Amino acid sequence: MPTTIRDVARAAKVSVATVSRALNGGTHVLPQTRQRVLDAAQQLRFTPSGAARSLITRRTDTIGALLPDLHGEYFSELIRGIDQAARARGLHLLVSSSHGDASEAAAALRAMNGRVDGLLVMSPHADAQFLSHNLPRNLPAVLINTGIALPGHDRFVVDNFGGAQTMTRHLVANGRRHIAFITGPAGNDESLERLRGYRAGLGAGMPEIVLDGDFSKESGWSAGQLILTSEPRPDAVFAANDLMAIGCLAALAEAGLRVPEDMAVAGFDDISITRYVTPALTTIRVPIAALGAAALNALVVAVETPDSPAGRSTVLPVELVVRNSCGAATPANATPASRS
Amino acid sequence: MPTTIRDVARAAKVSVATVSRALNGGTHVLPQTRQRVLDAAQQLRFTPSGAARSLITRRTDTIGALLPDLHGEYFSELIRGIDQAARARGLHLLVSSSHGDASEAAAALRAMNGRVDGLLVMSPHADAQFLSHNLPRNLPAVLINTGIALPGHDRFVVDNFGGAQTMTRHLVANGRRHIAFITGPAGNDESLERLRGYRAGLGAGMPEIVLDGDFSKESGWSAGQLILTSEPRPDAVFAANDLMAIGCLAALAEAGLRVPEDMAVAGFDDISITRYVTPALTTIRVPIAALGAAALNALVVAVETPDSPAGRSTVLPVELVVRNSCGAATPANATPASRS
DNA sequence: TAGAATGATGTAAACCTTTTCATAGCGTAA
DNA sequence: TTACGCTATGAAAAGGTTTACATCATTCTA
Repeated sequence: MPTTIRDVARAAKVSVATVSRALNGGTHVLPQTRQRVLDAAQQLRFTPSGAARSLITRRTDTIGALLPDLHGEYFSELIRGIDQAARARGLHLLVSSSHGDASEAAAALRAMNGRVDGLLVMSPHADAQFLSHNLPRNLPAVLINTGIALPGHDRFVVDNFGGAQTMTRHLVANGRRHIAFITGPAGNDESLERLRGYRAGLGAGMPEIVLDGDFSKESGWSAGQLILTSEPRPDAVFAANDLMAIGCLAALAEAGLRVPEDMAVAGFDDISITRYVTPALTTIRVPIAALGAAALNALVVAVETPDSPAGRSTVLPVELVVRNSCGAATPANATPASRS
Repeated sequence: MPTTIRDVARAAKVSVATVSRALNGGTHVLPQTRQRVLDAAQQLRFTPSGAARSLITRRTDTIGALLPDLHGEYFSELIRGIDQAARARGLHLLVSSSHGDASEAAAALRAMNGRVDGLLVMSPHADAQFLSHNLPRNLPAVLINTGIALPGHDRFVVDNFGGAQTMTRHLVANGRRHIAFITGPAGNDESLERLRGYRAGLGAGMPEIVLDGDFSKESGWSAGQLILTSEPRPDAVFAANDLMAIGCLAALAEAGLRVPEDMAVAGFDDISITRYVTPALTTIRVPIAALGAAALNALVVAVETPDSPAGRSTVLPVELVVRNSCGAATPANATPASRS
């Protein structure tokens, strides 16, 4: 039996209304009364029940985040951006990971209803139908990195296409002619966009060499093995994310191949580890934390002004980061010893 | 105005009680009635309010986690362990980061009340008094990596002392005689324990060389600079965590020092990046995810059986991982190319 | 000095769900 | 036929808080 506002009222010999006013900094409370209430509350270690409060207030001061995963540098960075923006506004974070399971994602969405003021949804598998079926009514939501836009919801995406195109062109500009691409998991929106960018960046007459991956280090390693034995051997590998590029790097190193002399390697995302592998990885910098923060801020707007215009898509620009692994390094950021 | 159970009841032409029973798989409801309710609920996209439900149920199916930070490999890994264990039990996660600010931590703890069934608290600054003052009454809590034990609460810690002692002895066994130690932030319990282990591991007559750090890469870099100019120069650096070791590594590399020939470098935690830096970092493997999972499981027990005995401390063992950076590498895991 | 305005406090409704208890219908056993 | 048990359903309470409204005392204005 937790202590309730009633216990405090009894102890301070006032009504519950007065306790509520005193505790919430409300007006119309005599200083001495307030003090008596405060003392009683402290004495009893009273903490108001969030459930009861938000039931009547219709505010939870919490926002929910549905992410594919909570693990790894990418999501860590995303959560950091979200967390920073949230704490700046005094909001709490209810996180949930779907692990690619649609029914789990649906369950998570339903469970969030009434517990959060708004929803941040990053679900690479979530198509428009899934979302419009499972998003609780009247709950503001902002979409992150989904391929499709959903009417009524703002959406933030990274310029996956542009980044991949830029990277591919960079490799071409450095003389690479047989550029292999390692994809993300099948059906993943981001991976598809990056693949599209790769294709658009290839020069005329250059072969498309596409290998399957799933964004894991291991799949990058396997792709690396495949590349080693392919004929003719590519002179560059562009992985759809850094983790796979690093796995690929490991496979090439095991085989004694020199990077970048024998083979250029490039990644995507610019997670912090890329600066510390050998050779340091050329990649596309994605403002991951900024993405999370921007999405949260847009969500807050949607929550506070329910009839504000929503449905806009924002594309965040990316940036080519040249390091050692592609053979075109500038001395400044060429070594893993350089700090950023 | 979100749709409520009342709307569904009206649409299905039954009472709210029947709707509740039908939706929650309750007994005593005619199949055809249930179907009518289900149809109506689907039609109206009804999702019960979590706040209202948990107010009466006294269950939230959510556990709260108060962590110093959400960012970085360490916490990412910890959250992974917690998340895995939580989802296995169908629980949600309300996370909060205190960023070392005690008053913010206190506010977070109060805000959790009524929103969670139990609390996971990792707060290196949280002393017994702070916790006993701010932990909501009647809310089960499990402590992670706190220096002190709190009566009535289980506690999980990592064997920081033993690990640091083992590492120091390992360095000594490899002929190092001037071993510097980089600390974590002042007052941090884990850092203090590791410092204690370092001292205990030093051989007779060996000097204590202690430099201040704060667990950040940057502070490791600064400490590295200091070490470079100190006289006599140490022949080994043991950083209280991997991040600082990596920062130190960078500083040494910039100065042209060879690791491990000129200086051995060792870290603590075994975050995944340690395998990919050059040279690969010798460190102490901490079962971070397992720590989070164990804490969550203990919390679930505390929640489900409120009068179960609590107050036990569990120390999780750690393990020395020898890689290249200390000069005693075994070929198997000597290169960043090795996969784990 | 009467009346109004102000300010402190209390009463009770509302938020939305689950759950206990009551009721009604119906078949079955005596 | 009567009494009983069983099942499906409804009515209403409970959960803890905020807040609109009512009440009462006090002070100010005319």
